[in-house]
Amino acid sequence: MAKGITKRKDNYYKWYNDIVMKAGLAENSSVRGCMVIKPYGFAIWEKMKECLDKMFKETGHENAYFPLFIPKSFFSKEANHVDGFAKECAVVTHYRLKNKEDGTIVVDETAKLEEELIIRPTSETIIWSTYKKWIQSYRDLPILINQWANVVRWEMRTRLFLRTAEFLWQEGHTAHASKKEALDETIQMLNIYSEFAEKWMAMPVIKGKKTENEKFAGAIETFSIEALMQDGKALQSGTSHFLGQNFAKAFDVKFTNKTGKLEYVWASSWGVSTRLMGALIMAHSDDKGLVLPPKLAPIQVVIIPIYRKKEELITIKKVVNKILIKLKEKGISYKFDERDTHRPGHKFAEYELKGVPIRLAIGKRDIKNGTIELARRDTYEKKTYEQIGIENIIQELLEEIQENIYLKAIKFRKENSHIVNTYDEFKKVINEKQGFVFAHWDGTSETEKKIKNETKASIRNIPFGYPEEEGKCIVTGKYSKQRVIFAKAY
RNA sequence: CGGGGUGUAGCGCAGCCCGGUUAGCGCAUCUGCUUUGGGAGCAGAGGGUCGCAGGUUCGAAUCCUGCCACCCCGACCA
Repeated sequence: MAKGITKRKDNYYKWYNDIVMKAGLAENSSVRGCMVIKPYGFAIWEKMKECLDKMFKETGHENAYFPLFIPKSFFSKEANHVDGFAKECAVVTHYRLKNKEDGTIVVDETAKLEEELIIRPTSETIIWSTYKKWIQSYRDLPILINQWANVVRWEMRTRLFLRTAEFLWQEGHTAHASKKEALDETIQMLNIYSEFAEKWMAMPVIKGKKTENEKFAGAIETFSIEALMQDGKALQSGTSHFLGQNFAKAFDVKFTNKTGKLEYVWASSWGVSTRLMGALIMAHSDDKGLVLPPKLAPIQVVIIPIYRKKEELITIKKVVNKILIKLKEKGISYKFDERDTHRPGHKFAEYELKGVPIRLAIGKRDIKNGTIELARRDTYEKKTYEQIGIENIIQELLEEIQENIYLKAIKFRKENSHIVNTYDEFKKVINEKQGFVFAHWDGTSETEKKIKNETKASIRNIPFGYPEEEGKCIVTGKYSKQRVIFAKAY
């Protein structure tokens, strides 16, 4: 474990990388743009998965699995879809290798595929080609399917968790008999993402609709949740798309409705990815390392014994075991780190780096006094408590920490949200302060593009739940129905 | 694809300009002793096709040519 990590204010980019690597979350692999997710990082992802999976199932969705490969011809069936993804597709062209005389292995050119296969960047096409077989009548609807999978998008530049060539995600693909039902589903899933982000990740997000420029390739409308990171940049953390009948038309998926007429099926798709890991890291962590919300921490409490001799450790263990039983009863996850290869100070630093919410330390003097020292990761506050009943204090504290880091993130977002009314003001804020900028926009793609070219800020979304305050576009002065959120984005 | 840079021990780097003992340093690793309430100290040890291929030279990590890989900035990115 290397000492020290770069400070946020010195180099935010390095700080992020330091945390990912030194906390043991992930590292770059020998494949360009692809990462190795290490056990501790994967444990956090598994917690996220577990929770989301439960939420999906509670709302009637089922898991299934579709192929990694997509025939090239499927791809071109939806024009916007292919336009959006063509430039970043990995393509499989052969199915065999052979040995050359010099011992090297080469592609066997005689084993060329009749039709190339695309490694899925998203699964709408393979899934809708399947749904065609499954759907005949309104009685077959709705289909509410989710899949946990990996996808590949050949990105030019990658960053651990935030943008990798291969990433893990879930993608929901639903089919409905009416437009309203599909739209309701789209919004329902957006709400689930938002609830997950806020209640589990302790990360405030703004729900809203994407502009034409920013929407999903093949969607009628895209909705997103947007979070603000500590460097003032926005991170799109989840998207839910209303696909209308676009994919049903592309794959000729029709059903007979109650009145006996043939109609195209309505669709939604929605997804979150390992990018959420990036969001989680950047939302709460500090210069000493990761800060995890208790609800997603693989280890909620770490217990560190402080001892000189083996006999002391034995005494400590007896006391600790009683506490561990109580923690287990309460469903609190813990780790008792009795390694004698590292000293206590080293362990303290290590678990701070790993973002463990609560640390207990117990040594000779605690044994004598019947006490235990408790330190919380979010505030660094240290206090000594009676051993008896410590599990209750821990349970309450875990909830308090969850709440505290959420409130801290809310406060940060509030301090970094700006309302501006002129383009000059806009440029100044975007350049000097960053953050979310609420401004009026005339609703045209031209204006959005102009602003993006000139300031690098894009419209994150047209937020829901904000007063529909009318105004004039900061660039053109034309009518605007409501303010939209601008920010520089990841 | 354009601009810049880097490849030397597991990791991070120095050495290269100006060729010349046995290629160094920090961290990590291993052994021993002492330590253990905030990243231990001392002593010792192990670990190298100097990115690859060719060339110049008595002699190349160092100079030359070609190739490869990676990184950064830009373009690109639901």
